[in-house]
Amino acid sequence: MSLKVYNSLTRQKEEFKPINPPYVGMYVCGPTVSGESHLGHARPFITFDVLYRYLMHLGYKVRYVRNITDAGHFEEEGREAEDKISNKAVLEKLEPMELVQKYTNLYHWAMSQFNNLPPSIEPTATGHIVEQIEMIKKIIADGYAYEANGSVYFDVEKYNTDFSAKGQPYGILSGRVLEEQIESTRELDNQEEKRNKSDFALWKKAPAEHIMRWQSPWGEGFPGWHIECSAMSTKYLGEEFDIHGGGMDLQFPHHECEIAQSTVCNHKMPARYWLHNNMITINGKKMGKSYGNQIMLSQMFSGNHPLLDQPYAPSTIRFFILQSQYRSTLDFSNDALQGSEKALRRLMEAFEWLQQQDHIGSTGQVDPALDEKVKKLVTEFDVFMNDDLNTAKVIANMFELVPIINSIKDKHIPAGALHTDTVSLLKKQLSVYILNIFALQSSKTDNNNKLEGVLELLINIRKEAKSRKDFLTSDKIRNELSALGVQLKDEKDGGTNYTIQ
RNA sequence: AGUCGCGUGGCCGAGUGGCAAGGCAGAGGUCUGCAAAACCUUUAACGACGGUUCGAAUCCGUCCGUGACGUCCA
Repeated sequence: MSLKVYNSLTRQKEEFKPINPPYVGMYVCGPTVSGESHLGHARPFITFDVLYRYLMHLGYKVRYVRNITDAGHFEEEGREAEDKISNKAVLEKLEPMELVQKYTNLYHWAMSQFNNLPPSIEPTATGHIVEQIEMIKKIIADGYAYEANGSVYFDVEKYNTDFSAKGQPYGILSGRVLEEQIESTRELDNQEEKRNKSDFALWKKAPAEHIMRWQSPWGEGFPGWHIECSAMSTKYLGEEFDIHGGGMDLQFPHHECEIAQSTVCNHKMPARYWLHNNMITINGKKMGKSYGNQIMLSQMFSGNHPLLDQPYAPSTIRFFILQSQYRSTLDFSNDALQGSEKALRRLMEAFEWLQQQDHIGSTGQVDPALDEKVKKLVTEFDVFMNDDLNTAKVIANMFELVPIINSIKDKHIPAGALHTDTVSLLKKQLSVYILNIFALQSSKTDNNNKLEGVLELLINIRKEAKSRKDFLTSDKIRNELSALGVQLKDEKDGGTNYTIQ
């Protein structure tokens, strides 16, 4: 039994075989830190976190590289070479690096809220300008890029002609045919710098007002959109590595261009397996800046957004995402999130109860049918994960186990109905999957605002008791809260404050 | 216009030829001082029309609807 993943490159599920077992190199396109991440961004990071964890569970030694794009991509190639980051920085009157730091911190915070493991290496684009310049020089030397007016462009047509002969045309990943694209690429200003419309920038000359700029053989400028990922993946994972991941919207042009750049430099297809997660939609539409339908992660967590009925805990969102297969679109709705919230709570309560039990299971009065059923459900976890990470089916099986666990708890099923070995297996598999692979947390750990409500409730009860001169009750509340480490303080204005020690 | 994809019960979603997972919501019941939770039972779906097949949600065709890419995008 082995892991199979859907490879976008071959458009089929393939058995996963690392180039150098037990080592696995995985590169995932990270965020552009010119703004806060929204719900849609959460999906690849959670999906590939689960893949990372699962690969380690299978015994692989994984180097997981996920970049931070902190050098600006220009808004629109050829139009007005604007650096996205520096542009906004001017608006906010911040240093570009201050802005980058702010959103990087916010991103890291959200990732930890989701219980995502940090990647092994998290390189920044600005930290790898030298590598990018070296790569561009190499591409020029090989004749697949040309300089024009201080900018450098990749010669897509030449690449396509030469590499089609080698079975690797431009468009191999996305299934596009270059000739058709040339027809459909729209008119842009300043196109005359390029030999062909489909050429993309490797290096862009920086206009005078551009803040982020670096010295290069072609003058002062900044790197193009695609080159950073090629430079950093090559540097840290080698010329050929195992897995390249990202959202489906990056398949073209970003990943296509990465393939072209890296192939010219290293004479190899950079990655064996290209994995793409599908989009999170909202009313059926992709969540994105241009649609104006984004919900930022901090808004998800706080509930502070017109589309949100309530706050949603990070663990709820993580669970919601894992309830679907990563290659399907996933539609956001309050009803769906609320369903996930309740479901997760039910799952975690059953799981946590089970882990505390030491005396269930027997070797005698086992119910063979039930015992077999539990073993089957639990063993299938691995089968489903190996089938292109079908987390949805694993979770479905978990929910077939929940009523069994709860029935044992409520004594509708005798504690000895399962063999002790089955109970151990059940505990172990649930623990491995829930805690280690899916990394779910019970939402009470991140529901402090609800506990605040509980405290307010106690404070009010105490206030009412005091007004009745029922000091027995009021003191009981105060003393017992105090013993728990919550100090109530009566203010002069009649209100009550508290501190948690 | 093109390329790729999708259309499953009230909502979210599994499912690539063999009686349609799971969650949430709904209904009835058990338990409970009352509630909540839990448990049991249960209602309900494959966009349309053709075709291939003993058999199709699943394969093919046409149509309708819808999305992604194409332009910054997870």
